[in-house]
Amino acid sequence: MYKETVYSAFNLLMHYPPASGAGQLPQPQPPLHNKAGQPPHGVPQLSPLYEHFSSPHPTPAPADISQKQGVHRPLQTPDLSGFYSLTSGSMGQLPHTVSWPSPPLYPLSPSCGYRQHFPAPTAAPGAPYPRFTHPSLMLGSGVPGHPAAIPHPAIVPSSGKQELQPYDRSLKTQAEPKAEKEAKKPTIKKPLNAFMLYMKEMRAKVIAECTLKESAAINQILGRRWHALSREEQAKYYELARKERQLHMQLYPGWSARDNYGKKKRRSREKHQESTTGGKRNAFGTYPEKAAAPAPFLPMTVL
DNA sequence: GCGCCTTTGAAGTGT
DNA sequence: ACACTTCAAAGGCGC
Repeated sequence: MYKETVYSAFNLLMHYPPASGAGQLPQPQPPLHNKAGQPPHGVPQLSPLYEHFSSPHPTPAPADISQKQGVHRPLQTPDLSGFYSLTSGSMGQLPHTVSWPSPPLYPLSPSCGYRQHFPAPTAAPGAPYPRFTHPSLMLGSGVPGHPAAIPHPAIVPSSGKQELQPYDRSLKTQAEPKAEKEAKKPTIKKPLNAFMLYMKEMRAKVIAECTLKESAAINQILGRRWHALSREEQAKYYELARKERQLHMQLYPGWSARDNYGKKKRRSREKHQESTTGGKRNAFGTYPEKAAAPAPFLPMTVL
């Protein structure tokens, strides 16, 4: 049953034909779930992708989004039709907020340091994007001929970090106490957003370049690199993240992010507010203004 | 052993 | 509608 579900979702993702709108401006996406955790009215539960790609009513033009979001213009989705097996011509939700990198809390080497500019890789005009293979979407790897041999990485033991896969656990003793089984019930993780996918892919590279190990410092670098990415490069990850969410929704129709609320023990509210309401301390011990707008991206094309 | 740090984005909750 | 909160990943570090 599980494998069948994975198969169908995977096949749908891999083989659904690109929409004719591929390469056009991104369009706002309808919410995948409503407040009750159910797909919006009119969206077939088993085939949200189909609904999205076959909708006879195109979603509104993105102009209103760019106004609402101020500095951030909507990303332009590149023509990925020659790259992805599935393209929609639209992408996931655009960032709500704009933040400008604050001075680093960690001392960074010159090659990785503050205000370092990381230009997007250049490519010949019309050249296809490099093949991007992210493990989260690589359900096909595993036992040869068995695309669904590896469970979706969103499933992890409730105990925490993503180390032991559910199938590994099945090799353990069968006669575990019921309460213990309940405690080890795998947690379905949130699908990764665009930045998280970018981090996963680039982390090793940054570690190699900067000889750093501390994730906090690495994430600072990655955050700056993310801002330095071209819109096309970012669009690649937004598109992947959108597929991740759709696949996740298909695999776990009743799942809600609410399910994982409270599973992590968080720092005290007071301390957390300090770090989330613009009161974050930087390397100079000061509290910078939140979200001072960066210089806006130059428009790539006339909207 | 557990939580913090640090990043952005998605989605949930609260007002 | 908007602001705020939580959690996704990662691994060193401190308690």
